[in-house]
Amino acid sequence: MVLHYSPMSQSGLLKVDKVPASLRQQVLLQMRDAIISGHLLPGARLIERELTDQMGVSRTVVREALRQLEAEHLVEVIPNKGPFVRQLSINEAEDLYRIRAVLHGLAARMCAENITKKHLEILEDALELVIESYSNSSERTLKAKTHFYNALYKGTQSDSLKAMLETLQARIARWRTLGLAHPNRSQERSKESIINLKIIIDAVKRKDADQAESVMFKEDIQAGREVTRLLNIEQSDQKTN
Amino acid sequence: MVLHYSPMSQSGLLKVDKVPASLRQQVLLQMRDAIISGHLLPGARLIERELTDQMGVSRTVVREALRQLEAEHLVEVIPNKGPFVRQLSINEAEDLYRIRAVLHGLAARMCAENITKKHLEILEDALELVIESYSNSSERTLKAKTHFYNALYKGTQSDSLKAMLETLQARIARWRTLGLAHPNRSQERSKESIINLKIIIDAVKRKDADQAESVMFKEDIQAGREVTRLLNIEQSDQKTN
DNA sequence: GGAGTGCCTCTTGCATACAATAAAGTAATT
DNA sequence: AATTACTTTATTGTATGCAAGAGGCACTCC
Repeated sequence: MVLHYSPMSQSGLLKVDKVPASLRQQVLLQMRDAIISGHLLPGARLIERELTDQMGVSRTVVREALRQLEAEHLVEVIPNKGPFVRQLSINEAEDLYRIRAVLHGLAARMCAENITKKHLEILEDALELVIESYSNSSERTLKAKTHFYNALYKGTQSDSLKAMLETLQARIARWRTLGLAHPNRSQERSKESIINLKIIIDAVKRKDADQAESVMFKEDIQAGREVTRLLNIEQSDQKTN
Repeated sequence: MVLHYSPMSQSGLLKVDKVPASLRQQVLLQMRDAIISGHLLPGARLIERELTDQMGVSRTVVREALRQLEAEHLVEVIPNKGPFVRQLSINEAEDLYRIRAVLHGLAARMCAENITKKHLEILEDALELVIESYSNSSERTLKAKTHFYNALYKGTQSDSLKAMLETLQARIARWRTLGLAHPNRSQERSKESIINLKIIIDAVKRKDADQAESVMFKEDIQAGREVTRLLNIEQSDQKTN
């Protein structure tokens, strides 16, 4: 790794800016992003050579990144055939939403138990952004909600839970997009969602862990139901076409 | 990969035994096992060269396996220093036990909803083994309980949940060992545990998802508490020594 | 004797080279 | 024309080689 020495700062301290991260880390982030954002579509074959050419690194680096993504269930490697962007069935999506529901429930509970004043403020600001975003594009809503969830994870003060939820969210990212952007998305659902988030924050403030957990859980189950509903519409549309 | 063709069997079917898996897969399994079983102790430095020598494979293979283990949170890679067996603090252990509790709760619920006759039998047999094992070594108990949990995971009919719980169990494997083998382990806990498992199976049989979930959850919280208790004893012992 | 400095070695980070496999196309045979 | 065996090519699986960083050790200088 190369170090970049910056000129002496006024304080007299010689600062060094490490180049952000190792190549592997950069490649990993970039590929994960490409999958989450949908730039690489589910089912797409990932040919190592193409990836190395695009990113200008060696196969070694790409392969190691692929191994991590495999462990995160974002790519699937078929022996002697190579890696593909993982494609989730409706059943799997349902399972993952249920899993997310219980983990989010726990997260809300732990927030109520552990959150600091500072993080609570961040969480409240995040909610404001979510509410605003609903009058904007679904893309913005997705970002705002992601931001809200991340604030929630921070509030739990549990790195383990935070990490688990982050990788879980990555897995269902494509469906979250769908859920929010779908033309058939129910208006009711959006309103309900905001109300729920408000109740959750209120519960967290009052340190009512039980309510925080149960409302968060309910909210996620509803979100899951909505996505499955849309997914099924999608599927039957494809059949009739 | 090499294929080994076995001679025609009497049934007339030509069987092919694939050599178990790719080198990488084998190395991965072996290293994961070594960590879970405690053969490689937490905090131990993992020098790539040593690993390659021991297993007779190239660094490439070892490194890719290490990347997967890193993603599973079993090893921690410090940049330019290399990989270490991950060491968990008491706080992290507590968090992971809480996470396990909610996921196990969900697993029990899904079992009650989805389990097949065949899997139910396996689960019941597994419980018998657990009960027997308690009069034997703690080592056997650990194995029996692991087997029971695996049967439970199978019963959920959800590969996602199964996979998540398996990697989670791997992370807390060392503490599970401690919890069962510790000289101060409470006798009460063991009895209570068996009773709980019995209730859970009964609830699953009756398709009482609510009870299955809540008892499984309670059981895990208790197990977590016991481990934290023992962990704290351990720690204060070390201080006084 | 102690602090600092440069060197040396061990180890990782990254790249390249070679072997093995799979899939597709091609020619030969019936 | 269909089927089989062979050849070719694209891609993954594995090994090795080279460069760069980290830490220890001895040496120097005070």
